[in-house]
Amino acid sequence: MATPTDRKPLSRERVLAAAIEVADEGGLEALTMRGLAEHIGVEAMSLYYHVSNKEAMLDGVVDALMIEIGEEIGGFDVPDQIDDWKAEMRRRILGARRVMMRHKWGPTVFESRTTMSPSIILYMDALLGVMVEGGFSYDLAHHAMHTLGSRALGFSQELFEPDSAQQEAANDQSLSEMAEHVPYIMTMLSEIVHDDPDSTLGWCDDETEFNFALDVLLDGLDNRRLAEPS
Amino acid sequence: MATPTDRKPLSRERVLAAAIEVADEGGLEALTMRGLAEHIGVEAMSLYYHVSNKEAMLDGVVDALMIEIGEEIGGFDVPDQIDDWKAEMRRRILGARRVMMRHKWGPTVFESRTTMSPSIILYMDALLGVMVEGGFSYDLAHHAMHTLGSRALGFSQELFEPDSAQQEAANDQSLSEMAEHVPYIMTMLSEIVHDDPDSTLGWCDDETEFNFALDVLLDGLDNRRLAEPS
DNA sequence: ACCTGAACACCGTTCAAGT
DNA sequence: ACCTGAACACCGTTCAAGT
Repeated sequence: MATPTDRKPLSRERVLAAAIEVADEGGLEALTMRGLAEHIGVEAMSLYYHVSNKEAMLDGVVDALMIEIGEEIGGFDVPDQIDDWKAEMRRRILGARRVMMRHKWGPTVFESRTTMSPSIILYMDALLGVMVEGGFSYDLAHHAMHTLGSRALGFSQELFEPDSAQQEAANDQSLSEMAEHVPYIMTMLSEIVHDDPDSTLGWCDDETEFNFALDVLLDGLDNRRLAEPS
Repeated sequence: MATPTDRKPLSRERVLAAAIEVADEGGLEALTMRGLAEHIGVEAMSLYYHVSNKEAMLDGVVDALMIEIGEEIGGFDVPDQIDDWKAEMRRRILGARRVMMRHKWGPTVFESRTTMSPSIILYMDALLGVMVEGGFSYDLAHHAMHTLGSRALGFSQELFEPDSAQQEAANDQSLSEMAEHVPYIMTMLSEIVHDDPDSTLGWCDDETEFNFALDVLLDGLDNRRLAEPS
């Protein structure tokens, strides 16, 4: 039903932008080649002219997100001299995190890539630079990158949604029988309810936890830096 | 071709054990309902009698791995009093890690679960217990669990295989043009090659990096504990 | 109670063909 | 150069049917 006019030619960029739209609207499982084509208003096989296969498409999506991160933090360039490396690091990581929050499916896509994307390498190189210019040896900065892991890109991939944990704990009458098996969790929950009766829902605040963990990491790495023989 | 004798009846346990075998041998993408059935020597639809669907099957696999972790570390029970919580924590986490190393696909399965498995809750409760008996407040121990994240289960989910990074760096003649764009990585690599010319392959030792990161985390958390008002 | 066969609704992808 | 239609080899799953 597309009139000739709204039928601007497809392009790799248009395909990738549409892919992000589809994932934003319907989650990652909605992002199929067929569904993506339908969203654009084109036949599924047309996509293969602009993108060699689904894996390549996802690689392109990762690149697009990295560009968005670049815009968010005003470029990756590393200043010549850095006196507060932790602040600079935090600024970049929290910027990346805001992009991930806009695209909740982002972390899963990032973790699904097996080949290392050039755009991620650029980002990582800059983080490495921040540490080196901030007083790290290359060796320690290297360890630090591994320590940060995916948190360098602003996400932590929780092992389970706190929400479903909520439900589990809330709905069951098995709550009492659960107490026998997980006494520490039960005590923890009751303490939290006691301290703040309102926050039964979302008592694990993602933002708080991410920041806490990030600070533990950055402080820990700074201690290692200070202990280095220079 | 199965004779009546080797046709012991299927059971949930047999299905899950076979699933682990299939994944061990062929990776996670080999673990399809149809492939699993074939491995057992049964029709695909027979599986649905013992397991309600693929998701439930994967949940069962997670439970099986958690049991294996329990055996590896001699049970989850928390001793009454703990004077070195870091050592106890490290012991459990490195035990979990050994299981993950035996089943390389394990981390991916764990991260794919959205509903929280009871067997994981038991494990987490015990880790929480180690910290509480080791001198943490419940509040801080809670933050600590989030900080550890998936590392509590012995894996860190690297953003890319160092191996493929190797290849990338090694094969290309673009190595020189790469130097312009990722100067810090290039310098880092050259330093490492200079210090230890042998270790071009596998210069990121997973074991070393995991231990380094774990110690940064445990030390950082211990500092928070010592700073707590008791 | 336990297993099967045929069928359905989905995938990603190839390949020859259209304009 | 760009897009399409039909077809293939896979998925997970339902449902009625066999023993």
